[in-house]
Amino acid sequence: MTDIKKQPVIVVCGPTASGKTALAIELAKVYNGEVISADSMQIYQGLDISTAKPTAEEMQGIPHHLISFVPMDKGFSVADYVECARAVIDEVASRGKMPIIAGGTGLYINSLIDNVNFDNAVTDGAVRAKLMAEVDEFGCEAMHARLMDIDPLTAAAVSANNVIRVVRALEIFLITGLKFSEYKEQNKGKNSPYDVCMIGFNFEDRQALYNRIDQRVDIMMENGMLEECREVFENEQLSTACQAIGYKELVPYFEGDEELLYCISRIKQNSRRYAKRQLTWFRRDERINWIYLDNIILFEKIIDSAKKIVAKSKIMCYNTK
RNA sequence: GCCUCUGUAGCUCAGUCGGUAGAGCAGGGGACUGAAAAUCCCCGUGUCGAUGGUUCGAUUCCGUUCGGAGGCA
Repeated sequence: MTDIKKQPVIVVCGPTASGKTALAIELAKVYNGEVISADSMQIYQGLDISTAKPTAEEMQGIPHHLISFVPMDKGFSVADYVECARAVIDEVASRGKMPIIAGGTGLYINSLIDNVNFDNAVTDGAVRAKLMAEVDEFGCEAMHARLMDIDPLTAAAVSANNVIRVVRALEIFLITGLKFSEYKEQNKGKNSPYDVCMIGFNFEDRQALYNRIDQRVDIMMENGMLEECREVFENEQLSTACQAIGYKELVPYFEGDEELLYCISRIKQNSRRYAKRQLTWFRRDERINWIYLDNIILFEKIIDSAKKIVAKSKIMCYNTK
């Protein structure tokens, strides 16, 4: 290998409501950076409160990228994200700024920094729709059995109940003739162009995180989440965006099927479960330098910890001016 | 004061015709390569309210007692 300089990148990750946004903005001030969101819902235009987008005031003049740039009726995928994010990182770096990736969508972050290759574009709405129709007709187990015939390795790793995975594996096979396991191997990221310094938030006491999540949902309600979602419910055609926590739990209320208080409790619960899944995803990444927030009261201390982590990481040798 | 019902996992409850118990929810762990705030997998020992009695053996039957709910006064 040549020793071509890799692009240094700071990553701030962690569960929802842990304070990623605020830290990213502070780090951008310290390291002359710009923030690039890695959030599968903040990409959409609308649902600003529910998806906890930073306000202009919170941004404090720091440029933010990949927020509110996709219409809500459009689908968006990891592949799209990686393509956009690479371009943005290049652009930010070309202006001599430090790219700071901040977000809670683990798949997006990893696909980006590990350089997963999505270039051999394989997805086909028609094929997928046909497969979904077959799921409805024959049941997912039958589809799983079909997968077992063509790709036992993948079939063994995917539950017969997991419609999405079973369909995707079959879709890949129908389009490319490749087993999903082979396809995955082909796309495996190598030679990442980035040198990453990863900072992650966590709590020793899970309940402390959950309390924060519950509180934030209450704050979102005070800030107008209900009105925001009702507006979207009445006027918008949603694609992937309809999965946003906050929005989807309020739909039964708008339709008159559920009490508002119950829906709010569902928002809190689904946010907690989501946070748990995020932690499951991030915890396996040994590159992450964790900051435990349990006993940190002052924001300055969090910034200090983060600065120490960055200082110790190798990305700083590129940045010694 | 009397009568009836009730007290079992964090919560709601089931159950054992007497052989120390099990569901849902909550919670925990995990997977994850073009839907990822999505999708899916795994995990249930708890003085069966307390205390006496009957019994080889009681959470289960009987007595007493302490909580809760309702009814009659």
